[in-house]
Amino acid sequence: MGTTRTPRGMWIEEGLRALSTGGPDAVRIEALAQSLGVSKRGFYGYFSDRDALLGEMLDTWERDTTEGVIEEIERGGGGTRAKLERLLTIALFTEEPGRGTAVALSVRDWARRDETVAERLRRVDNRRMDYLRSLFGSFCSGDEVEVRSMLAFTLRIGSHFVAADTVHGAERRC
Amino acid sequence: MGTTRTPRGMWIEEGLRALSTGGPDAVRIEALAQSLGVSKRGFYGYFSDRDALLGEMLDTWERDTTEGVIEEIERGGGGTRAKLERLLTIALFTEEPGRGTAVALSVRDWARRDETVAERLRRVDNRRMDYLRSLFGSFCSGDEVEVRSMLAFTLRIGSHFVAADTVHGAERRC
DNA sequence: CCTAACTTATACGGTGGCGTACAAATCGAG
DNA sequence: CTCGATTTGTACGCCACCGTATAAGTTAGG
Repeated sequence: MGTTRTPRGMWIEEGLRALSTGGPDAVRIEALAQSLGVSKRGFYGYFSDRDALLGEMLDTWERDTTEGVIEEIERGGGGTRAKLERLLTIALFTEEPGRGTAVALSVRDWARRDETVAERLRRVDNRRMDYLRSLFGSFCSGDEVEVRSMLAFTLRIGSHFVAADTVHGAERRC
Repeated sequence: MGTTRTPRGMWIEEGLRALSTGGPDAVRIEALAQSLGVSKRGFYGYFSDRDALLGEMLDTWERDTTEGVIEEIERGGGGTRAKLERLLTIALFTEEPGRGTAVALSVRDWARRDETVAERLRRVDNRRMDYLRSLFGSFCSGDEVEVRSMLAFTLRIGSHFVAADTVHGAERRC
Protein backbone atom coordinates (compact mmCIF):
# COMPACT_ATOMS: atom_id res chain seq x y z
CA MET A 1 0.00 0.00 0.00
CA GLY A 2 1.15 3.57 -0.58
CA THR A 3 2.90 5.38 2.22
CA THR A 4 1.12 8.27 3.83
CA ARG A 5 2.14 11.34 1.88
CA THR A 6 0.80 14.18 3.99
CA PRO A 7 0.01 12.73 7.37
CA ARG A 8 -2.77 13.70 9.66
CA GLY A 9 -0.54 15.75 11.91
CA MET A 10 0.46 18.12 9.15
CA TRP A 11 -3.10 19.31 8.71
CA ILE A 12 -3.40 19.92 12.42
CA GLU A 13 -0.12 21.77 12.57
CA GLU A 14 -0.97 23.93 9.60
CA GLY A 15 -4.40 24.54 11.08
CA LEU A 16 -2.85 25.79 14.31
CA ARG A 17 -0.58 28.07 12.33
CA ALA A 18 -3.60 29.55 10.55
CA LEU A 19 -5.45 29.88 13.84
CA SER A 20 -2.59 31.78 15.41
CA THR A 21 -2.28 34.30 12.62
CA GLY A 22 -5.87 34.77 11.56
CA GLY A 23 -8.20 33.34 14.18
CA PRO A 24 -10.66 30.47 13.83
CA ASP A 25 -12.24 31.90 10.69
CA ALA A 26 -8.88 31.75 8.94
CA VAL A 27 -8.73 27.97 9.24
CA ARG A 28 -9.87 27.25 5.67
CA ILE A 29 -9.24 23.84 4.22
CA GLU A 30 -8.38 25.11 0.76
CA ALA A 31 -5.92 27.61 2.19
CA LEU A 32 -4.26 24.95 4.34
CA ALA A 33 -3.95 22.68 1.32
CA GLN A 34 -2.29 25.43 -0.65
CA SER A 35 0.16 26.14 2.18
CA LEU A 36 0.99 22.43 2.33
CA GLY A 37 1.42 22.35 -1.43
CA VAL A 38 -1.20 19.66 -1.96
CA SER A 39 -4.79 19.48 -3.05
CA LYS A 40 -7.55 19.67 -0.50
CA ARG A 41 -8.85 16.28 -1.48
CA GLY A 42 -6.45 14.47 0.84
CA PHE A 43 -7.89 16.28 3.81
CA TYR A 44 -11.15 14.38 3.63
CA GLY A 45 -9.27 11.13 3.93
CA TYR A 46 -8.40 11.99 7.53
CA PHE A 47 -11.17 14.26 8.72
CA SER A 48 -14.88 14.11 8.13
CA ASP A 49 -15.20 17.86 7.83
CA ARG A 50 -13.84 21.19 8.96
CA ASP A 51 -15.26 20.92 12.48
CA ALA A 52 -13.43 17.64 13.00
CA LEU A 53 -10.17 19.41 12.28
CA LEU A 54 -10.96 22.25 14.68
CA GLY A 55 -11.73 19.71 17.38
CA GLU A 56 -8.48 17.85 16.90
CA MET A 57 -6.55 21.09 16.83
CA LEU A 58 -7.95 21.94 20.24
CA ASP A 59 -7.22 18.41 21.48
CA THR A 60 -3.61 18.79 20.43
CA TRP A 61 -3.29 22.24 21.96
CA GLU A 62 -4.91 21.12 25.20
CA ARG A 63 -2.56 18.16 25.53
CA ASP A 64 0.58 20.05 24.62
CA THR A 65 -0.04 22.97 26.92
CA THR A 66 -0.92 21.05 30.07
CA GLU A 67 0.72 17.68 30.49
CA GLY A 68 3.42 18.59 28.00
CA VAL A 69 4.65 21.76 29.65
CA ILE A 70 4.22 20.60 33.22
CA GLU A 71 6.19 17.43 32.51
CA GLU A 72 8.87 19.46 30.83
CA ILE A 73 9.24 21.76 33.82
CA GLU A 74 9.27 18.89 36.29
CA ARG A 75 11.81 16.99 34.21
CA GLY A 76 14.18 19.98 34.48
CA GLY A 77 14.61 19.21 38.16
CA GLY A 78 15.87 21.71 40.75
CA GLY A 79 14.01 23.24 43.67
CA THR A 80 10.53 24.65 43.66
CA ARG A 81 11.91 28.13 43.21
CA ALA A 82 13.85 27.09 40.14
CA LYS A 83 10.78 25.46 38.63
CA LEU A 84 8.71 28.55 39.30
CA GLU A 85 11.22 30.81 37.61
CA ARG A 86 11.51 28.44 34.68
CA LEU A 87 7.75 28.42 34.36
CA LEU A 88 7.41 32.19 34.46
CA THR A 89 10.14 32.50 31.88
CA ILE A 90 8.30 30.37 29.37
CA ALA A 91 5.84 32.81 27.93
CA LEU A 92 2.28 31.76 28.65
CA PHE A 93 3.42 28.23 29.54
CA THR A 94 4.12 27.33 25.97
CA GLU A 95 7.24 25.92 24.43
CA GLU A 96 7.67 27.94 21.25
CA PRO A 97 7.55 31.60 22.21
CA GLY A 98 6.45 32.58 18.73
CA ARG A 99 3.60 30.47 17.54
CA GLY A 100 2.59 28.85 20.79
CA THR A 101 1.77 32.16 22.39
CA ALA A 102 -0.27 33.31 19.42
CA VAL A 103 -2.23 30.06 19.40
CA ALA A 104 -3.01 30.43 23.09
CA LEU A 105 -4.20 34.01 22.65
CA SER A 106 -6.40 33.05 19.72
CA VAL A 107 -7.91 30.19 21.68
CA ARG A 108 -8.55 32.57 24.57
CA ASP A 109 -10.51 34.93 22.35
CA TRP A 110 -12.25 32.09 20.60
CA ALA A 111 -13.44 30.78 23.94
CA ARG A 112 -15.47 33.94 24.47
CA ARG A 113 -17.64 33.01 21.51
CA ASP A 114 -17.83 29.22 21.61
CA GLU A 115 -18.95 27.44 24.75
CA THR A 116 -17.22 24.16 23.94
CA VAL A 117 -13.94 26.01 23.48
CA ALA A 118 -14.57 27.86 26.71
CA GLU A 119 -14.94 24.56 28.53
CA ARG A 120 -11.63 23.30 27.21
CA LEU A 121 -9.93 26.53 28.21
CA ARG A 122 -11.42 26.27 31.66
CA ARG A 123 -9.90 22.80 32.03
CA VAL A 124 -6.51 24.05 30.88
CA ASP A 125 -6.51 27.13 33.10
CA ASN A 126 -7.62 25.19 36.14
CA ARG A 127 -4.86 22.71 35.59
CA ARG A 128 -2.28 25.46 35.28
CA MET A 129 -3.58 27.28 38.28
CA ASP A 130 -3.39 24.09 40.34
CA TYR A 131 0.19 23.67 39.28
CA LEU A 132 0.99 27.30 40.07
CA ARG A 133 -0.62 26.95 43.49
CA SER A 134 1.41 23.82 44.18
CA LEU A 135 4.59 25.75 43.46
CA PHE A 136 3.71 28.93 45.36
CA GLY A 137 2.41 26.77 48.19
CA SER A 138 5.92 25.77 49.13
CA PHE A 139 6.88 29.26 50.29
CA CYS A 140 3.61 31.02 50.90
CA SER A 141 0.61 30.20 53.05
CA GLY A 142 -3.13 30.32 52.79
CA ASP A 143 -4.57 33.24 50.89
CA GLU A 144 -1.14 34.37 49.85
CA VAL A 145 -0.90 31.34 47.59
CA GLU A 146 -4.14 32.15 45.83
CA VAL A 147 -3.35 35.82 45.39
CA ARG A 148 0.15 35.28 44.06
CA SER A 149 -0.93 32.55 41.68
CA MET A 150 -3.75 34.64 40.33
CA LEU A 151 -1.55 37.70 39.98
CA ALA A 152 1.15 35.85 38.10
CA PHE A 153 -1.35 34.19 35.80
CA THR A 154 -3.43 37.25 35.03
CA LEU A 155 -0.45 39.54 34.49
CA ARG A 156 1.11 37.05 32.11
CA ILE A 157 -1.95 36.89 29.94
CA GLY A 158 -3.00 40.51 30.19
CA SER A 159 0.39 41.80 29.15
CA HIS A 160 -0.08 40.23 25.74
CA PHE A 161 -3.26 42.16 25.11
CA VAL A 162 -2.13 45.61 26.22
CA ALA A 163 -0.91 47.84 23.44
CA ALA A 164 0.40 50.85 25.36
CA ASP A 165 3.92 51.81 24.41
CA THR A 166 5.46 51.05 27.79
CA VAL A 167 4.27 47.47 28.06
CA HIS A 168 7.34 45.76 26.75
CA GLY A 169 9.62 47.97 28.74
CA ALA A 170 7.71 47.16 31.89
CA GLU A 171 7.61 43.49 30.99
CA ARG A 172 11.35 43.37 30.65
CA ARG A 173 11.67 45.07 34.02
CA CYS A 174 9.64 42.30 35.73
CA MET B 1 -37.88 65.08 1.51
CA GLY B 2 -38.41 61.74 3.20
CA THR B 3 -37.19 61.38 6.74
CA THR B 4 -34.25 59.11 7.40
CA ARG B 5 -35.71 55.71 8.20
CA THR B 6 -32.73 53.76 9.44
CA PRO B 7 -30.06 56.32 10.27
CA ARG B 8 -26.35 55.90 9.91
CA GLY B 9 -25.82 55.33 13.62
CA MET B 10 -27.99 52.23 13.66
CA TRP B 11 -25.69 50.41 11.26
CA ILE B 12 -22.69 51.31 13.41
CA GLU B 13 -24.40 50.24 16.58
CA GLU B 14 -25.56 46.96 15.09
CA GLY B 15 -22.08 46.43 13.70
CA LEU B 16 -20.54 46.87 17.13
CA ARG B 17 -23.03 44.40 18.53
CA ALA B 18 -22.02 41.86 15.89
CA LEU B 19 -18.34 42.57 16.55
CA SER B 20 -18.75 41.97 20.25
CA THR B 21 -20.49 38.64 19.87
CA GLY B 22 -18.75 37.18 16.85
CA GLY B 23 -15.60 39.12 16.08
CA PRO B 24 -14.77 41.16 12.98
CA ASP B 25 -15.71 38.36 10.60
CA ALA B 26 -19.22 38.36 11.98
CA VAL B 27 -19.85 41.90 10.80
CA ARG B 28 -21.79 40.96 7.67
CA ILE B 29 -23.92 43.55 5.98
CA GLU B 30 -26.72 41.17 5.11
CA ALA B 31 -26.86 39.88 8.66
CA LEU B 32 -26.94 43.40 10.08
CA ALA B 33 -29.74 44.29 7.70
CA GLN B 34 -31.72 41.29 8.83
CA SER B 35 -31.20 42.18 12.49
CA LEU B 36 -32.38 45.71 11.77
CA GLY B 37 -35.38 44.36 9.90
CA VAL B 38 -34.55 46.14 6.65
CA SER B 39 -32.97 45.27 3.35
CA LYS B 40 -29.24 45.68 2.92
CA ARG B 41 -29.70 48.15 0.09
CA GLY B 42 -30.05 51.12 2.45
CA PHE B 43 -26.59 50.45 3.83
CA TYR B 44 -24.92 51.58 0.64
CA GLY B 45 -26.62 54.95 0.92
CA TYR B 46 -24.46 55.72 3.96
CA PHE B 47 -21.28 53.71 3.49
CA SER B 48 -19.24 53.02 0.41
CA ASP B 49 -18.51 49.45 1.42
CA ARG B 50 -17.97 47.10 4.32
CA ASP B 51 -14.54 48.52 5.20
CA ALA B 52 -16.03 51.98 5.57
CA LEU B 53 -18.38 50.62 8.21
CA LEU B 54 -15.58 48.88 10.09
CA GLY B 55 -13.60 52.11 10.10
CA GLU B 56 -16.47 54.14 11.46
CA MET B 57 -17.17 51.50 14.07
CA LEU B 58 -13.61 51.86 15.30
CA ASP B 59 -13.88 55.66 15.19
CA THR B 60 -16.97 55.50 17.36
CA TRP B 61 -15.40 53.07 19.78
CA GLU B 62 -12.19 55.09 20.02
CA ARG B 63 -14.09 58.29 20.75
CA ASP B 64 -16.52 56.82 23.27
CA THR B 65 -13.88 54.95 25.15
CA THR B 66 -11.29 57.70 25.65
CA GLU B 67 -12.68 61.22 25.79
CA GLY B 68 -16.10 59.91 26.72
CA VAL B 69 -15.05 57.91 29.76
CA ILE B 70 -12.39 60.30 31.00
CA GLU B 71 -14.81 63.22 30.83
CA GLU B 72 -17.38 61.19 32.68
CA ILE B 73 -14.97 60.39 35.48
CA GLU B 74 -13.74 63.95 35.76
CA ARG B 75 -17.30 65.25 35.74
CA GLY B 76 -18.06 63.14 38.80
CA GLY B 77 -15.74 65.36 40.83
CA GLY B 78 -14.19 64.36 44.17
CA GLY B 79 -10.54 63.81 45.01
CA THR B 80 -7.99 61.91 43.00
CA ARG B 81 -8.56 58.86 45.12
CA ALA B 82 -12.28 58.93 44.45
CA LYS B 83 -11.69 59.25 40.71
CA LEU B 84 -9.27 56.36 40.75
CA GLU B 85 -11.72 54.12 42.55
CA ARG B 86 -14.51 55.14 40.22
CA LEU B 87 -12.29 54.36 37.28
CA LEU B 88 -11.28 50.96 38.56
CA THR B 89 -14.90 50.14 39.27
CA ILE B 90 -15.96 50.74 35.70
CA ALA B 91 -14.99 47.51 34.01
CA LEU B 92 -12.35 48.09 31.36
CA PHE B 93 -13.13 51.84 31.32
CA THR B 94 -16.36 51.33 29.48
CA GLU B 95 -19.82 52.55 30.39
CA GLU B 96 -21.98 49.53 29.65
CA PRO B 97 -20.53 46.55 31.47
CA GLY B 98 -22.18 44.14 29.09
CA ARG B 99 -21.57 45.07 25.52
CA GLY B 100 -18.88 47.69 25.96
CA THR B 101 -16.53 45.20 27.56
CA ALA B 102 -17.10 42.64 24.85
CA VAL B 103 -16.44 45.20 22.13
CA ALA B 104 -13.18 46.21 23.79
CA LEU B 105 -12.02 42.61 24.08
CA SER B 106 -12.88 41.91 20.46
CA VAL B 107 -10.99 44.99 19.34
CA ARG B 108 -8.03 43.89 21.40
CA ASP B 109 -7.87 40.53 19.68
CA TRP B 110 -8.54 42.08 16.30
CA ALA B 111 -5.57 44.39 16.80
CA ARG B 112 -3.25 41.39 16.87
CA ARG B 113 -4.12 40.67 13.24
CA ASP B 114 -4.67 44.10 11.70
CA GLU B 115 -2.00 46.75 11.94
CA THR B 116 -4.36 49.69 11.47
CA VAL B 117 -6.52 48.42 14.32
CA ALA B 118 -3.38 47.93 16.38
CA GLU B 119 -2.46 51.55 15.86
CA ARG B 120 -5.84 52.75 17.05
CA LEU B 121 -5.62 50.52 20.10
CA ARG B 122 -2.17 51.88 20.85
CA ARG B 123 -3.56 55.40 20.83
CA VAL B 124 -6.38 54.41 23.15
CA ASP B 125 -4.16 52.50 25.58
CA ASN B 126 -1.59 55.27 25.71
CA ARG B 127 -4.30 57.78 26.46
CA ARG B 128 -5.66 55.62 29.25
CA MET B 129 -2.23 54.93 30.67
CA ASP B 130 -1.49 58.66 30.70
CA TYR B 131 -4.69 59.27 32.60
CA LEU B 132 -3.91 56.44 35.02
CA ARG B 133 -0.42 57.83 35.59
CA SER B 134 -1.83 61.26 36.24
CA LEU B 135 -4.07 59.81 38.94
CA PHE B 136 -1.47 57.55 40.57
CA GLY B 137 1.05 60.39 40.33
CA SER B 138 -0.75 62.28 43.06
CA PHE B 139 0.14 59.78 45.75
CA CYS B 140 3.06 57.84 44.38
CA SER B 141 6.44 58.89 43.04
CA GLY B 142 8.72 57.99 40.17
CA ASP B 143 8.82 54.36 39.19
CA GLU B 144 6.02 53.55 41.60
CA VAL B 145 3.62 55.44 39.36
CA GLU B 146 4.58 53.42 36.31
CA VAL B 147 4.46 50.09 38.06
CA ARG B 148 1.11 50.68 39.70
CA SER B 149 -0.46 52.01 36.52
CA MET B 150 0.78 49.10 34.52
CA LEU B 151 -0.33 46.60 37.15
CA ALA B 152 -3.82 48.00 37.35
CA PHE B 153 -4.18 48.15 33.62
CA THR B 154 -2.82 44.71 32.85
CA LEU B 155 -4.74 42.99 35.64
CA ARG B 156 -7.97 44.58 34.50
CA ILE B 157 -7.59 43.33 30.98
CA GLY B 158 -6.04 39.97 31.76
CA SER B 159 -8.79 39.03 34.15
CA HIS B 160 -11.27 39.02 31.30
CA PHE B 161 -9.29 36.43 29.40
CA VAL B 162 -8.60 33.98 32.20
CA ALA B 163 -11.04 31.12 32.45
CA ALA B 164 -9.94 29.42 35.67
CA ASP B 165 -12.77 28.85 38.09
CA THR B 166 -11.41 31.11 40.81
CA VAL B 167 -11.05 34.22 38.70
CA HIS B 168 -14.32 35.83 39.56
CA GLY B 169 -13.92 35.07 43.20
CA ALA B 170 -10.47 36.60 43.22
CA GLU B 171 -11.69 39.57 41.24
CA ARG B 172 -14.35 40.30 43.77
CA ARG B 173 -11.77 40.10 46.51
CA CYS B 174 -9.61 42.84 44.92
C1' DC C 1 -54.07 65.02 -7.25
C1' DC C 2 -49.42 65.13 -9.22
C1' DT C 3 -44.62 65.63 -9.54
C1' DA C 4 -39.85 65.40 -7.74
C1' DA C 5 -36.61 63.77 -4.53
C1' DC C 6 -35.43 60.36 -1.61
C1' DT C 7 -35.49 55.79 0.61
C1' DT C 8 -36.30 50.91 0.31
C1' DA C 9 -37.06 46.22 -1.83
C1' DT C 10 -36.05 42.67 -5.31
C1' DA C 11 -33.03 40.60 -8.54
C1' DC C 12 -28.63 39.88 -10.48
C1' DG C 13 -23.55 38.73 -11.51
C1' DG C 14 -19.32 37.64 -9.26
C1' DT C 15 -16.35 35.46 -5.84
C1' DG C 16 -14.80 32.25 -2.49
C1' DG C 17 -15.23 28.39 0.35
C1' DC C 18 -17.23 23.57 1.49
C1' DG C 19 -17.84 18.81 0.51
C1' DT C 20 -18.12 15.11 -3.27
C1' DA C 21 -17.70 12.44 -7.82
C1' DC C 22 -14.63 10.82 -10.94
C1' DA C 23 -10.16 10.16 -13.04
C1' DA C 24 -5.09 9.94 -12.86
C1' DA C 25 -0.90 8.99 -10.55
C1' DT C 26 1.80 6.24 -7.09
C1' DC C 27 3.46 2.19 -4.59
C1' DG C 28 3.60 -2.84 -2.83
C1' DA C 29 2.83 -7.69 -4.10
C1' DG C 30 3.17 -11.48 -7.10
C1' DC D 1 6.06 -6.08 -15.57
C1' DT D 2 1.22 -6.26 -14.24
C1' DC D 3 -2.40 -5.86 -10.94
C1' DG D 4 -4.97 -3.92 -7.25
C1' DA D 5 -5.30 -0.75 -3.53
C1' DT D 6 -4.60 3.69 -1.79
C1' DT D 7 -3.65 8.45 -2.26
C1' DT D 8 -3.94 12.57 -4.96
C1' DG D 9 -5.60 16.09 -8.55
C1' DT D 10 -9.44 18.20 -11.22
C1' DA D 11 -14.09 19.40 -11.85
C1' DC D 12 -18.49 20.09 -10.16
C1' DG D 13 -22.82 21.63 -7.48
C1' DC D 14 -24.04 24.22 -3.62
C1' DC D 15 -24.44 28.11 -0.59
C1' DA D 16 -23.29 32.57 1.68
C1' DC D 17 -21.86 36.97 1.00
C1' DC D 18 -20.52 41.40 -1.51
C1' DG D 19 -21.73 45.30 -4.26
C1' DT D 20 -24.92 47.16 -7.99
C1' DA D 21 -28.79 47.84 -11.36
C1' DT D 22 -33.45 48.36 -11.69
C1' DA D 23 -37.98 48.98 -9.98
C1' DA D 24 -41.30 50.14 -6.35
C1' DG D 25 -42.78 52.69 -2.44
C1' DT D 26 -42.94 57.06 0.54
C1' DT D 27 -43.01 61.97 1.68
C1' DA D 28 -42.97 67.24 0.80
C1' DG D 29 -44.46 70.86 -2.09
C1' DG D 30 -47.34 72.78 -5.84
